[in-house]
Amino acid sequence: MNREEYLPKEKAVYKAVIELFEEGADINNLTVAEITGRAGIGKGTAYEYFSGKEEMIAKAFFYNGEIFCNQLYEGVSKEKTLYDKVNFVLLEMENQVAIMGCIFRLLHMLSENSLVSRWIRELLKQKELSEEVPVAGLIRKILYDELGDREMPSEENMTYLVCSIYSRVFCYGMMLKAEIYKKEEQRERVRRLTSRGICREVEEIFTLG
Amino acid sequence: MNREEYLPKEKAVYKAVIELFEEGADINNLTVAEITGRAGIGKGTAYEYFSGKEEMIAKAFFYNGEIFCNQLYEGVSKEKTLYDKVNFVLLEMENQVAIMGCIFRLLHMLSENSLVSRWIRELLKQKELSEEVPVAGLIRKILYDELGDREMPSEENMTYLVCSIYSRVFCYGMMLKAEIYKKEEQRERVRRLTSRGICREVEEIFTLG
Amino acid sequence: MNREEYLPKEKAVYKAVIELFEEGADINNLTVAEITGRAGIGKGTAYEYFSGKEEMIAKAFFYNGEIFCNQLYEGVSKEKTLYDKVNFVLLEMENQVAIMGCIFRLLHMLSENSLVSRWIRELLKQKELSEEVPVAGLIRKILYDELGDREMPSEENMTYLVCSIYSRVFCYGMMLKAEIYKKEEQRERVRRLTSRGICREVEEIFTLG
Amino acid sequence: MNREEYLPKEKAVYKAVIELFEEGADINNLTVAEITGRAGIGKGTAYEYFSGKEEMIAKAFFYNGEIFCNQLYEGVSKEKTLYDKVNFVLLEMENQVAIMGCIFRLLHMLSENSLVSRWIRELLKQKELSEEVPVAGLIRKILYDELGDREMPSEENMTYLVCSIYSRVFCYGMMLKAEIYKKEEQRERVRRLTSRGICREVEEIFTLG
DNA sequence: AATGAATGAGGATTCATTCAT
DNA sequence: TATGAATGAATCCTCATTCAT
Repeated sequence: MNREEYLPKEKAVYKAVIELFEEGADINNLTVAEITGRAGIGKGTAYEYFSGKEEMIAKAFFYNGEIFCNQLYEGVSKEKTLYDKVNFVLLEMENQVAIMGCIFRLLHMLSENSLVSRWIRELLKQKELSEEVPVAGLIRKILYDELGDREMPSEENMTYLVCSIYSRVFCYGMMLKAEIYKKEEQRERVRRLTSRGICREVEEIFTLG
Repeated sequence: MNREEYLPKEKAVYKAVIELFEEGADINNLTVAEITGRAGIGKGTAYEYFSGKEEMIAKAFFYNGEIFCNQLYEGVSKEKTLYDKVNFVLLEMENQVAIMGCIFRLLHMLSENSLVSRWIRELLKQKELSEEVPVAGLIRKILYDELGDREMPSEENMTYLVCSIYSRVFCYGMMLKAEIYKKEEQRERVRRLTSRGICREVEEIFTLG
Repeated sequence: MNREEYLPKEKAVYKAVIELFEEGADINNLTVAEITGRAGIGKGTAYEYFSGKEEMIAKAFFYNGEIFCNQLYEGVSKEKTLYDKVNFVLLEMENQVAIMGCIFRLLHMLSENSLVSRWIRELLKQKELSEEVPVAGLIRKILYDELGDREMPSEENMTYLVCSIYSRVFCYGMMLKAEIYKKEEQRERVRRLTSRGICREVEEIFTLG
Repeated sequence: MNREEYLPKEKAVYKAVIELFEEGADINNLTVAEITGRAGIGKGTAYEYFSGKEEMIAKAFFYNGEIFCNQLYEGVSKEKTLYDKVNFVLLEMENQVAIMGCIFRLLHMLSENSLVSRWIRELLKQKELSEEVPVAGLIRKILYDELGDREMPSEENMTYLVCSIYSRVFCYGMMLKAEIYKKEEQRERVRRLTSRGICREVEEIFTLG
């Protein structure tokens, strides 16, 4: 999926939603007037592209997440070792704090009961990723790359591995967000611990089969 | 904090909010009429106890979380080893799926920009728990118990440890919610992996100091 | 059904709708703001009594029609002969041109496809008058009174009779509305022709059985 | 007035409006998009031919009514006696239930206060038929034919006659629409009664002068 | 001439909050 | 203290109309 495929007004709506969110707006109280006003289009125009406010918000977060993950994977691909790959992801999270906020919000929305949530789950289904939250897909891809010629572990173990890595990465993101580690050297240390822990677990499971 | 301190109508409101949430209501679209209707009190009465809808919802989730954590800690205290303690927590998460949903929602709300979120953060501040999300406090208590006479690790390492454990527990909860493991034997396996992983990391950090 | 049974705000809405209609408003473009503004109540208040705009309008016309027919029947009851009764009805139509406009509109609405129409048909069903337009019920009552001890004609003939009388009365109303006969002596002549024609047909059918 | 005089896109709009109405659409909630979509022309194109939605709808019903009346008159002309002529009209009403619905709707619209109504009244004025509703003109023509060499009754009596016949025909149409008589033999009986009643009244008035 | 994307005024409806009882 | 009827601000969405192509 490529940003160039979107129609300009569609893109404008996505951009508007994400911008407003990043500026601290409460998603659940975002109004269509705010979104279209920011997007620079007429209120009615938005309804030519979306069935309602919820679809606008859901798609904005969904595609924003998709693009971020794709970019992240591109960057990850340039790294050689698993350790460096994980480290790259953690560093990127730090560099793109704003976009991380969107990703976290997207993940939260997945477990809500709102109309926006229903739209997001619908979008995941359409992309045949029904069981994969955005970031999980990225992790799975990295694992496949790492596996190389070795024998594939059982599906059960793979899923556990994905979840485990996911939780560690997620945890690092939470700490960043909470600004617990104010100094770069502290963060560097935690990144090292996290990356090493992940590598070790991957090797374990891969060896285990 | 003790449930007996609440006034009956206050309690009724909390119960109503949690019930409605557990029945699948969308929190952001909960109405005062629904809440008071379920609580069996008049709409005006609620405003004698709360300044507005947001306070009702925020306090409902906050105190619900507090009670759950206290109960969990009581149960945990009966277990001897760290492994069993962690296992107990994971099992409880499974046994109390409904209440876990409330806890997760509470955590999500912490990072939102809604009025409800602001109320929750306000409540945390009042309890002097400003930096601790609900479950994190529980983990820290378990770690202190486990530490015993050994030397306390650096605050930095403790924080990392709490976050790491938190993320693993959170991950297990997510997998439960997503119903990825349908068979008890699969869940049992993941619980074992999770508990063992946590124990190992605790020992590492405790040894490291 | 008695006007006293209505709640005051309900009555205010009915009055407002009918007034606005009599002042020449287009029913299909009546706004809730106009209705409640005229009724002297808040917009939200109307929704405490009605499910929507359509229910307000439909009920306003329905009950207005019911009341008019009841009043008309009371007046009719004081007359002795069928001729005088019919004449009384025709005279009343002339005296109450405004209310007749409402009745005609009500009849027209019965054959529309709007939400208002559906409400009116629903109301008729509830009153167990599903096959009887408001005025038809009045005609049937007059016929039963006139029948006295004589044998009841076949249901088929009764229905024809009701429709036939209905169409004659309706026609007189149309002429009044179109102001074809400007002089009272012309109208008096047509009333006489109409009443006589009706009486003759009733006797025919009653004799026929 | 001849169908050939209409431009193709104009005709397409009329056809679309009538079709939509016959399919049960609510005229007051017909949208331009629906009309032009059905007509197979662009939304903007309709505005090259009409000043607005109301003109489209009004003209559609008006010309549809005109064509129907002309066709009906042609058919009536082939009948010899008044009885047969009236019977023919009633039968045609039954055979063309759909188109009758349009005629009835046209009549109802005449007494409304909507913009569509104003357009219809405007059209009647332009055709110098200001005092004649569509079907009334047909009745008057039939009466003139029937009169032959006999002396013309007073204008007052003629108007009464037209209205009276009109009301009986209208009444038959209403009964058809309400589907009160489900069996053809019942309808046949009512047609006979109606035709006979009309003939008798015409003779009376014609004799009266 | 024909189009339909874009618009925004307009209107129905909801719901948090108040306040007289 | 407890209530819930009344309110109207707030907001979503529709759709007639325009106008650049």
